[in-house]
Amino acid sequence: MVVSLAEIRRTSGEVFVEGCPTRVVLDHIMSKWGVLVLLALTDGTLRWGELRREVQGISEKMLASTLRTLEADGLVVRTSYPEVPPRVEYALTDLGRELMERMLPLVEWVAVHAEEIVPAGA
Amino acid sequence: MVVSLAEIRRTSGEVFVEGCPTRVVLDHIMSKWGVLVLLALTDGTLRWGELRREVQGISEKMLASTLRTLEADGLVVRTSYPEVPPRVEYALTDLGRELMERMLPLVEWVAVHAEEIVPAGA
DNA sequence: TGGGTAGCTTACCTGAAAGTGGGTACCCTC
DNA sequence: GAGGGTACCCACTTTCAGGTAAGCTACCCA
Repeated sequence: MVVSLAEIRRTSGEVFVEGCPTRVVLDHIMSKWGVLVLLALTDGTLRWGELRREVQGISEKMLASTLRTLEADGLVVRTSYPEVPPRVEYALTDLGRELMERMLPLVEWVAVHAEEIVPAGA
Repeated sequence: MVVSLAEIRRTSGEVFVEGCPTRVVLDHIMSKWGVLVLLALTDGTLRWGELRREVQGISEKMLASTLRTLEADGLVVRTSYPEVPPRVEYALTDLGRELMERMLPLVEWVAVHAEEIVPAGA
């Protein structure tokens, strides 16, 4: 599939206009923690504690707010089991999985080329 | 090409470790203005003024610093012609074009689904 | 009685990102 | 000689993403 910028413009109007939905969604999923949380969930369903450990360096506050944003966007589902101790599971929705199908090749490319891109040491 | 998270882990070590090159590069290219500048340059070579107009809402300061970051990463080339008035052109490098090949499908998908993702009004 | 666990929320605060407004240099046109 | 265009840079200010730390629920264990 060859995608051109012109095509994007045609389908979605203006990507370059401030405050358009495309920019908002991009801000959510391309945010520092958004990518990493989505990435972690690509593996499969994870619990709160597992996510914390998986996404190294994220604070509880940021994990909570990132998850809430992605849930509101319909990319992630939260399932809570009223047990003791409480158990809550997070997983990608169909939409989220569709998204990650497009995101993974990008992340993989970045992972492969990261060392040659980042000036040594920085 | 099916890419799994496990594969990414294998090729690049830990995406989830703080301060690793992959996270740094992701921060550059997935930043608010980084994506939009790269996107604008996908069309072809652009001059400073054209970029400003294309990427609606970017300030001169942010445009300058975004371009400097992307140039340092080897994703964008700056060519200046010592004319009067000065003329400077920005374009993607081969690396940048490779990157955008992976980024465009993602952005296109987001553009198509943005309206259904963002809760009406937000 | 007290500690432990899981999954959060709230309040507070800081530091980096981003916006604002000015300045520079050079030449051209009016 | 006033004003405008191009491509910036710098200092100042504001905003907000993000970090820190505490508290809370509700049960179990000892």
